[in-house]
Amino acid sequence: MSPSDWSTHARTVLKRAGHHRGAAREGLIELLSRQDCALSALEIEDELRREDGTGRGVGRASVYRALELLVELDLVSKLELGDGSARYERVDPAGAHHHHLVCERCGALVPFHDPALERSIDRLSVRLNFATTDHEVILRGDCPDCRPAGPSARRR
Amino acid sequence: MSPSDWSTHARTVLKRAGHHRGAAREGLIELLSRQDCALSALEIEDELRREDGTGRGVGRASVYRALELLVELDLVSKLELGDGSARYERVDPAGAHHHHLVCERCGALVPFHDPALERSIDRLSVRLNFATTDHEVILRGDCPDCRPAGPSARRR
DNA sequence: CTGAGTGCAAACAGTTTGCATTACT
DNA sequence: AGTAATGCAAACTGTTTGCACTCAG
Repeated sequence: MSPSDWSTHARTVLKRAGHHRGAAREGLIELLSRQDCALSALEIEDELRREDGTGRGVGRASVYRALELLVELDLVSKLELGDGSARYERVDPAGAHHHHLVCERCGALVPFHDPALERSIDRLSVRLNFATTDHEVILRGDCPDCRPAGPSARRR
Repeated sequence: MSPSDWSTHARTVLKRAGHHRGAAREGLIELLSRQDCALSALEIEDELRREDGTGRGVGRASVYRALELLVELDLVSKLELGDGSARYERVDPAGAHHHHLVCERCGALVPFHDPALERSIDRLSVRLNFATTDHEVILRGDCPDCRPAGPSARRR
C-alpha cells in the first residue's frame, strides 16, 4: 500500500463517519501518511507546528483528539514502548501489520514482519481459548547496525 | 519457583549489591512475592499503605525507587499495557517467563506461557540479525470467561 | 558513625478537558 | 445556519526529584 492510498482511505472513512475536514487533522494525516515508523504525539505536534505556514500553530489538544479519533476508526494504531509516551502509526487497511524492535543502543525503532510469528500467535489464541482481536510484540536488544560482531555482523 | 524462593533470592541479590534492608522495600518485596499478576506502582503504594501497621505510611517515591532498583537488578520486570501506567511483577530467577492477555471486556490480565511462541521469537531474532535481550507479547481480546459462545465456549 | 533508605512535598511530562472561537458543509 | 473542529490554557495523572530525617550495618 502506498502512503497516498492510506491518506485517501483515511479521508474516505472519516467522511463516511460524518466528519469535517479541519486543518489540524488534515496535516496530521498527511504527516502520518509519509512516515514509515511510529511517532509520538509531541513529535507530531512539533512537526506540524514547524510545517504550519500560517502563524496560527497547531493545538496540542487537536493532535491528541485527532489521534484518538483515528485510533477509534482503526486508521491508526497506538503503541507504547515503555518510555512513558505513546507512539502512533498508520494502519494498513489491507491488514498487513508489523511489530517492532527497540534498539537499546541507538534507540532506533525497527519494524519487522514475520509470518511464522503471526501463525504462532494465531495457534496460541486457539489453544488458550482467547478471542484475540489484536496483538503486539516488542523485541528489545541490538539492531543489526549496533549489533556487536556475530554470525553476519557488519561493521559500520 | 515458590514466592518465598523469590523473596529470598531478591534479598540475596540486594545484599550482594550492598543494599540495606529498609522497611518500604521489604514490604514491597513481600507484596510482590505473593502476587501472581502484575501490579501498578499506585496499587502497590495503596496496598503497602493499607498493610502498614505504623502510622507512618509508605512514601510514593520509595515505591518508585525500590521498583526501579529491582528492575535494574532484574528481579522485577516492568510492563506497559497501554493504559498509561506501568505494571510490575517478579522475575523468575530460573528464567521462566510469561506474557499477557489483556481482556477488553473485564480488564483482566491473564498470564500465559507458550513454548512455540518463544521458539518463533528466537528464530525470528536470528533471521533478522537482532541480538534480542528481552521481548514482550501482549494479546488483546476476550479472555475465556468473557468470550462469547464459540468452539469450546463456556457459559459462566 | 556513615551512608543507604525513607517520607513528604514540589516539580515534571504526557495527556485530557473546558470553553470560546473558527470554519467546513 | 448548524455542527464539527480548533487553539489555548488549565486540570489531571503517573512518575521523578530535592531535601531533611531515620535507621540498618
